[in-house]
Amino acid sequence: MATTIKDIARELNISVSTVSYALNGGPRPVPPTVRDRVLQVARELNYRPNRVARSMITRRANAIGVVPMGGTHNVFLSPYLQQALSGIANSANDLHQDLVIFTRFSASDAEAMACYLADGRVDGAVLIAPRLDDDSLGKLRATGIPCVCVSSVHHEGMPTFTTDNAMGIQQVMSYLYGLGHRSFFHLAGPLDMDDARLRLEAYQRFVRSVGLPDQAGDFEASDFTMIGGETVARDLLARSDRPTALVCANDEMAVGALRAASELGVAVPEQLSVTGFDMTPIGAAVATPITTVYQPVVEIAEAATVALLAMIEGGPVAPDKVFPTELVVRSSTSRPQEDV
Amino acid sequence: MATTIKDIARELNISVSTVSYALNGGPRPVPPTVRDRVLQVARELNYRPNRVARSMITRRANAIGVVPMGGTHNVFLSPYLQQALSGIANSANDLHQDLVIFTRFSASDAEAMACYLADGRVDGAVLIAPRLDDDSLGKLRATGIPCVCVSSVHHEGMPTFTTDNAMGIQQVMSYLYGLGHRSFFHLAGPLDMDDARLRLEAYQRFVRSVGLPDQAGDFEASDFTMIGGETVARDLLARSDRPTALVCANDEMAVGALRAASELGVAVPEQLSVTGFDMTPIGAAVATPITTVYQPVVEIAEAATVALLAMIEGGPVAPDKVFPTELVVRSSTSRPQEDV
DNA sequence: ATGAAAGCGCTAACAT
DNA sequence: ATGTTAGCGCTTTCAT
Repeated sequence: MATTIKDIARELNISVSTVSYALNGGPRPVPPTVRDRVLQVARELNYRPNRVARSMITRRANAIGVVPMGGTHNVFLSPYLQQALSGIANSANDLHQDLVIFTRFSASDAEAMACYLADGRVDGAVLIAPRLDDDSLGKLRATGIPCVCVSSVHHEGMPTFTTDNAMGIQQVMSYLYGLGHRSFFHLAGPLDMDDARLRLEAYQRFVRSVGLPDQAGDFEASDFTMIGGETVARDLLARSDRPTALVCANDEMAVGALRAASELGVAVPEQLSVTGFDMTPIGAAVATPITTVYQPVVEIAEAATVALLAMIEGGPVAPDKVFPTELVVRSSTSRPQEDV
Repeated sequence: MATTIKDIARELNISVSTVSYALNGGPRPVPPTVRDRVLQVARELNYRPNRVARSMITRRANAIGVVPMGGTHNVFLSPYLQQALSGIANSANDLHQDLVIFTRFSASDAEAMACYLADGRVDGAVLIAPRLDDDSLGKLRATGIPCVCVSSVHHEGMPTFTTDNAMGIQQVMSYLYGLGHRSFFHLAGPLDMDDARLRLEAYQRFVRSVGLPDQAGDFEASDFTMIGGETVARDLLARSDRPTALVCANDEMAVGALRAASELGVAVPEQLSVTGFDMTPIGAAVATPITTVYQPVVEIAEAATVALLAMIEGGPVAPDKVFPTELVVRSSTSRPQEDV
């Protein structure tokens, strides 16, 4: 049985309240002599405070929950989640909060979330890319547990920290357009994912805005993987009306496209400009480093966590915040060239 | 104020124990009619059990702690940790345990660990690559909190789940030797890291075992990064007595070496065979996919977590387990060729 | 300056 | 079959 403050009190023939105040350094003053003796006995008996008991009274766990998106298998292998977690951990550290990661349900199951988040072990939660309808959102908010979202779409009534997908695509397209490209193809991600959808929409908006002929078949959705990108690109590059610029919705697919181009003898960037999105390490490691878009996911998650703690401490609901993207120009893009 | 079982009891004019048993489905039998009414009122009042209160009595948190290695900044960006966490999460899911990630101290600070792990919020912990002397280990064990290690070195008195670094290098070296290579260079990692040290030692052991002349300067330590690998490789490849096989302690450095080779016009694998370690995505994505060594980190972490739970549930201290590595042959290796 | 005692919400031993 | 009650270890109010 572990040592408790009762043991210390008995040992010194003083009351538990005195021990408690001595151990916590207040709020009630304790004479230095008494305090020192308490501290010493605590060490001798190897006393370790039971934070569970404490949090029952204080109603603070000094821990924040993290609810990842998607399934429950191998969640930590997602690069996006890694960055988000890293940011959350950075801020949690600074704020002296521990992290409880809920991997037993996804950020789309409001009922499960409500149960777990309200069970007293966390004071609030960061929801990563949740997909909740208004009803579920309401249910969650009804628990009174402060929550913030790290997500590419806004969730009504919850402070949302998001990156600007549309801006990223806009930057890529403007850059390519400025280089002289007039013939584009968009290799999109799975359209049931918000990021993928928002990037496609921004692509289409740009194409329309510069008055390019509205052509069907100037995009195709794939699955955000290298293999997926390679497959689509192989078909595309064999076409006679091959585009001069291939705008991919993430770096993995761009790497796949690069591989397809290499197999088919299409020179990048001379005969084909290729762009990615997300600035993952893989896009920088390949033979032709990929022009891509940087999203400050770590910073977003850090900011979300700081905002969460302010809410936990009684502050008002934080405002949404949208973070700008940055175009990262590397070697996979150039002006279009008629003959090479 | 949140609903408690007391509220439900009052509402139905029954005792709290009946409510408790009804809610938990036992162990005391509760007539179905009563149980249904309890459940219904619970739902109406939006009752959510307080697990903090429960765990005070049951002395079980149904959560396991994870203590990452190294510093406290951007820990989640380590690929090794990602895989380890993924495995831990997989098993924790299956075993209905939540995860508490302690990022506020590293797995090398025994005193901090003892305090946090013994504070009642977790039932046990998985320590990732801890570096503890016997004294610290003893202190940790004295808390009585079950712990297991995911580590490349054994920690006395704690079940350790480890991969076989030496075996991996042995596999790489045997393969290269079998191809006909007799001139090797080892690009090592930081030698204060266990993995790096063990890989270097295995390399040296192999070189000696096949009776190759014991030459100084047949290895150099770098920092596990692409840049580090590139830098060392550039110097090395300019030497007149250039080796035919470059054995890198991880994939990142191998990718850097590939880049240096490309810059210097050294053909891989024709003029130089290059190998990596860890089988990270980047090693597969490059123009010349790298021959490497696979370590089943996810599986190791899964097994460690399963063993931890058995210990938590009163089982004996689990035995150590060493997992075999696998050689993954790709395009960066071939027989040495005199002239190309 | 310090002790006694009341709970936090729950489970479980003890009564009836 | 069900109610009463004693804690779990701690903080904090109330009393002295």
